[in-house]
Amino acid sequence: MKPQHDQETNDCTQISAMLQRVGDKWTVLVIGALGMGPQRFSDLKRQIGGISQKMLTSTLRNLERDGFVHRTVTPTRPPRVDYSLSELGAELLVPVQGLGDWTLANMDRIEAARARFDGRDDQ
Amino acid sequence: MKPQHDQETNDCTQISAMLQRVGDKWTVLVIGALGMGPQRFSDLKRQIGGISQKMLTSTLRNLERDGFVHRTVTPTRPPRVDYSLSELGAELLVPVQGLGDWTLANMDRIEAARARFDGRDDQ
DNA sequence: CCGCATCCAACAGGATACTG
DNA sequence: CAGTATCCTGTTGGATGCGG
Repeated sequence: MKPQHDQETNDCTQISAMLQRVGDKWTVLVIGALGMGPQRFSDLKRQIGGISQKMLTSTLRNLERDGFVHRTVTPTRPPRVDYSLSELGAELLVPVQGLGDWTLANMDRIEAARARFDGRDDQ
Repeated sequence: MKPQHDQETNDCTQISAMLQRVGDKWTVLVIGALGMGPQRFSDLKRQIGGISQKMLTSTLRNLERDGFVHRTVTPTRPPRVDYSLSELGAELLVPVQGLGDWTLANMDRIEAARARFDGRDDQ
């Protein structure tokens, strides 16, 4: 009984929520790194480069919570923890990659628009 | 000459940058609203609901700067300003919608994972 | 009506030190 | 090695008031 308009509005809210979810500073980089295969914590940290231990931990926790990443602990000394993309995480990579492809294909248009905007008025 | 690995890393950085660009609190909602047709400033504000004047202004400026949105001023009294999606903005909507569709289709799986994660240990 | 400037609370995220 | 805890900073974004 709800009009079409409300449905669209609601959809946009869900889209917005997911974009904010994967649009934080490190999430996509971690997913991308894991897309190349399972990795240990310190491998991820080294490979991504620039991420702090705190942010890597928290990003991985959030990904694990949403079911995008599996965490496997091997209780040796010292302990070993492996992270891998879940089935759901691998599927998420598809539309994310779609947005990424679009970005790469259109970056020049965006940068042209920015140059036009920035250089158009006041001196 | 760069190995494949570097290329992938670089791509992920670009993807990450765009996700952060459109992953802020209001951008997608504004784009979504304009996807239903051109709108005046106050119509957008009313339709989106909950957005402050400051954030609507700044979100629209950023969208205009990137070439996603056109701004048309009619210098009457009081002034009238219309915003509309550009060609580039309409094209951006496609991969964004792709991610949105995936989200809607898999939200139950994500929520199930969250419930599992949140309720698994120390009550 | 549209937008800017200012102030301010909340949060994201980096650096560092410490635990098992 | 992997993770936690603490501190400290910059940024985000809301509220309010003024101006064309």
